[in-house]
Amino acid sequence: MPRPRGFDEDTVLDAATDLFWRRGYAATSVRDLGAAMRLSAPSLYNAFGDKQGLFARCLDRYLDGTMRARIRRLESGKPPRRAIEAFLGEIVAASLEDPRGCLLVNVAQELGPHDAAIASLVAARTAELEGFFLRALRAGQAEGRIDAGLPAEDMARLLTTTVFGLRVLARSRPDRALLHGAARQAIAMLIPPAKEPAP
Amino acid sequence: MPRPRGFDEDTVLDAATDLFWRRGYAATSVRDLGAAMRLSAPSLYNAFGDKQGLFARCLDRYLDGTMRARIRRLESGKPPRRAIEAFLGEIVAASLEDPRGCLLVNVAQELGPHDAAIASLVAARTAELEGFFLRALRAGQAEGRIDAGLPAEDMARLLTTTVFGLRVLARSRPDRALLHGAARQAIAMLIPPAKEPAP
DNA sequence: CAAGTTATGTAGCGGACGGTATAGAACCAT
DNA sequence: ATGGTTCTATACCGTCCGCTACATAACTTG
Repeated sequence: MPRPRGFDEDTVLDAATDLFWRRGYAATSVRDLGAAMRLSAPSLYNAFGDKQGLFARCLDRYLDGTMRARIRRLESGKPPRRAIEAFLGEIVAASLEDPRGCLLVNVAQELGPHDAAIASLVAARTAELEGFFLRALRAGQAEGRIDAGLPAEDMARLLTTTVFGLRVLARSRPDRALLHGAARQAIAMLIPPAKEPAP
Repeated sequence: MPRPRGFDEDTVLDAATDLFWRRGYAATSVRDLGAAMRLSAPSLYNAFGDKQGLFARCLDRYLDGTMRARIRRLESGKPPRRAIEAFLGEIVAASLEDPRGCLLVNVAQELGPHDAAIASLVAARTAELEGFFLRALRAGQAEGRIDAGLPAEDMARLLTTTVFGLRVLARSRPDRALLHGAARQAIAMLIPPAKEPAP
């Protein structure tokens, strides 16, 4: 019967995720990770393999716990346009409050050009986000609450791109007027002209 | 009379800029820089002070040579709406072709949270970009070629945020449909409804 | 008790990091 | 020729990097 672990895995993964999120992958050392996680190097390597393996665990865990959860919650709890508005509102609020930004976006920028697995993951998650917007846009257009004058695909793409931009600005220029204004305009473009007849 | 330098400054700065642009600051070592610049370490330090000093030189030079030049060119050569359309078109084309993305955006993400000077620089350059959009939007609204139904400020903010997003996607998800679609929608929102009376 | 399995702590590995010391080189002026 | 100034090359510094060796610890089973 092996010796039991002396740490709680969720707790140490939270600590590691936070460091990677703040500093990026290259600028986060294994010693700093160990200190934050309160683990010696052999314990850390024993439990997670190596720096890269730990990073992958942190990233997977982060991704399952943030964007997907938000999409699920909003998609199931609100009408289409409200879901988009709430999504953007939450992203702006988070971006103003948390200078870490979004780990996916951070990783996309840092590792995307050099790491095929990361680029692949970014593609998949980007598609999920776009998919959420597209579903909501189509449903909203069908019920006449979202402007049907332009393709929902392009709207979804602009919203997706906007979210990426907001998340970079979170780290470097979290200006209330800028972020709120961008979201306000993005939402405004959804509104059908007053002349749009109900379907 | 001192010994003349054995290198061309522009050439070595180009080489260094390229490395920082591709890899980011933390993941670029002084040895790699030296190799790319074909300078020994003492020569590099003698000429540029230290890694940080070299980085600052590269960044200043990049910033003067890219966004400002583009804004100047488009602003003086095209009508307002055309200038915005061309700007976005060029950003999309560059983003599809060059996986380095944009050094300002890369730096914003990597160093923005930890380096007040960088955050300050990002703020200033973001304001310049926003200023370009705002001038063009106002002029376009005044001549009736851009929708005056929403505040030009919010439009400028969304366009600015979109550019940041496009530049992150350049590194991680340079998908033609996504980037072109986002730009197409951003441009479409500028168009006044057919009912908008000319001023 | 011993055996087996995995976890943890101290100490250390080889190599990479940003940067420096020092000697000699390249140039002009006297 | 010497003197003065800055530039460059080789070698090196102290420290940090990701990771490992090895002894001991913690647990269950027989």
